[in-house]
Amino acid sequence: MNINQVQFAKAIADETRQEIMTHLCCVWLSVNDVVEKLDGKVNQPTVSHHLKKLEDANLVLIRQEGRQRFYTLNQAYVTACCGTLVRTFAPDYAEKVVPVESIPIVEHD
Amino acid sequence: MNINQVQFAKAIADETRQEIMTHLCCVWLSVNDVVEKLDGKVNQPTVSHHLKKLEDANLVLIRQEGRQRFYTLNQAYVTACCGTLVRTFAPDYAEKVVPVESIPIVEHD
DNA sequence: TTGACATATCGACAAACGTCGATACAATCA
DNA sequence: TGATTGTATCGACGTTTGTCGATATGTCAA
Repeated sequence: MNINQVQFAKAIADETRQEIMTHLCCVWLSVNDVVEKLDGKVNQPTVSHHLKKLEDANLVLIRQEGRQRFYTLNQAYVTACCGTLVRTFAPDYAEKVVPVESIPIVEHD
Repeated sequence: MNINQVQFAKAIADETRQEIMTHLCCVWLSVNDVVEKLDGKVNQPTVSHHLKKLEDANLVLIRQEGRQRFYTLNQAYVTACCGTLVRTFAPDYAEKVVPVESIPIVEHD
């Protein structure tokens, strides 16, 4: 999966969209579920619009079920983008923030 | 330093601004230095405008010297923001990406 | 003090964006 | 088939944003 840092930034550069992302974190919700969670802040076409933007940016996973579409946050991609951002714009810190898997297991005798 | 995820995202959600950030990474540049680096893409008032946005978002460090202002990227803040993003939108991965300092040193006998 | 230089600010403009109501489309059910 | 439900799309609108040229502000040198 190719990472586009500008597209990622634009996708999360909106308060409503970040609110939607929060609700989609770790759970699968239908479009109407999201609309309800936002509790009247915006209405359904706007939510669909935002979900499309998140989809275009690869920030959500989608599961169609009957006439409903379920969305959830693509946490792996969020992590990858943030990693790229740190490596690009904070190289002095990139080495100090490492994935756990890369920590070598020291063998003793 | 308080982190505003939406402001951070908006600040980096522009191609020209990311280009400026790349040039300001690890070095101090004056405004005109940045203008030259961008090689005619935009001109000085636009660069000043972008630098102000980056300043408002706490993304640059500034040093005044005579009639020149020198800017450099605030790498620590970039790192902090990306960390917050991962913890907020990728909690399943947050535990797998840790600062090196927090890795316990195992003592052997 | 005058002139040259570095940067910020202002006003204008076009393009991009968020939001809405209305409506189209697709899947289910009676 | 026709009605209902869930979601996407369309067209319009106001707001925000990126860009520019012109100009103001501030600093240094002669």
